[in-house]
Amino acid sequence: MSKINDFSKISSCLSSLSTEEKKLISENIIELKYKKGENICKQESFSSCIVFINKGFAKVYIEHKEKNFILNISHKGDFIGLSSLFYSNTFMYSVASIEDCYISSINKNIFTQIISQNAKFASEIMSILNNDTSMYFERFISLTQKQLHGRIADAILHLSNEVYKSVKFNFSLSRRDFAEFTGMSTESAIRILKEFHNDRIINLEGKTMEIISMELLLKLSELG
Amino acid sequence: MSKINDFSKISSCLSSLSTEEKKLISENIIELKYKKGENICKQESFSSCIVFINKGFAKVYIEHKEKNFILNISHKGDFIGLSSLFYSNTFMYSVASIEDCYISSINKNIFTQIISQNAKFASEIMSILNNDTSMYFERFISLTQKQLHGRIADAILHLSNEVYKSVKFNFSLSRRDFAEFTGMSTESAIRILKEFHNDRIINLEGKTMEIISMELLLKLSELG
DNA sequence: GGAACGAATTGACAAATATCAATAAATCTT
DNA sequence: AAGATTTATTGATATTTGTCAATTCGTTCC
Repeated sequence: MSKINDFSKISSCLSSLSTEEKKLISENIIELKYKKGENICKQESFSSCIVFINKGFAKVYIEHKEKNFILNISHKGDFIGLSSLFYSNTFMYSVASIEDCYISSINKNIFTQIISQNAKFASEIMSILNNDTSMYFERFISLTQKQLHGRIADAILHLSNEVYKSVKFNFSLSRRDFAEFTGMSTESAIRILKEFHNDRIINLEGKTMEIISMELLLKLSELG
Repeated sequence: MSKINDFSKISSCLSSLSTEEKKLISENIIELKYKKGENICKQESFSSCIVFINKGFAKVYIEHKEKNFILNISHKGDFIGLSSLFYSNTFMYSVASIEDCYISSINKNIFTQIISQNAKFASEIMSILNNDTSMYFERFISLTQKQLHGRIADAILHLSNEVYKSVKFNFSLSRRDFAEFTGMSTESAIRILKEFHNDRIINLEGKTMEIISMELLLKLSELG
């Protein structure tokens, strides 16, 4: 595919690379398209690349027996695979596109090499890692301290604020995905979504969700 | 307190520092003792230092309303506060000693500065961060996919394998702490611990725990 | 040494949540 | 467009787990 010259379009953190480092990356990057439903990364498989999402949405999830736990919905601007850096040569999670995805796949050795020689870049990657960690901590609180209604509220707020960045969005998660994102049974998730819809907190038609009352959602999240 | 010359005694990752960097650290490090029950870090407070545990055990927990969620039991060799690096100027969690603790407190600006100039060191810190992340992922699975028995089994295995590094150990967690570590009510934790004791899976007397049947614990963890 | 306090324990019960089964709706196949 | 297959929904029920209250145990404090 076309050579990449303007790295700032990919990620702001790549702007701290030197000209040589940018060249190195552009020589070791592949642009790919994944159709909806395709597997981008497989947990436990060798993590030979760092993936960067240019367009589309993908679910990042941990597989455990027949059930998954969805960690996050990644989208434009997100890296995948950073958590294996300097720690493991395998992916700690699976990633599957839930909409057609355009990604850049960067050779991990190259990525690692650049981090090892460019400390500014390293600190920016660290910032991303810690941003993820702070999100995980919010998930822990949601999962352990809140009941179903609070968790669903948290999930909707997260999707609206962090993923789709709008109060009305067309989400590509199935009801099952939605449940796996909140750590509850599919039936419970459906029931509570319906309840929220009936109570005019959200308007839900199929996979189009609109937040009607942000105040109530925030209150539900707060009350747990 | 005495000046520190042999950094490898503190943490192996400090061995990648240059002589100058070591000097810089030794000039900006303070050795402190915390008595059991004292607060080492307070969530939301300014994270002006990186803390390193030389001796003792401390609980790392997220505060939420009246309840806490214990992320981990930190001990000799663990850093505290790395998750705020390049991301936040406040602590993302609280830390309290559950046994007398001897710690080294390093000025965060100095720490940050060294990371920004020493990419090898940066990558070692990244390795620690990702190690933590992998632990968090295990917690997610335990919390969302397992019932109380599986979660208690996981907690015991974690304490034995990662924290006290022995099949028999004197843990300094209260029953409430234990419950907050597994995300359940204190009463449930007590009941299941007692059940494990009665079933000769563990031997529990007060705060001395001995694993009798590692096989059964692993099976309980596996079954969830 | 006993009073006072908090931690640990136990039992009974209520609340929250999952499971199962039965449809209904949507999507894919041919 | 009909049939087949998956996904979504609903209701009834069982299971899991938390809550509350009562009691015991252990420690601290005069």
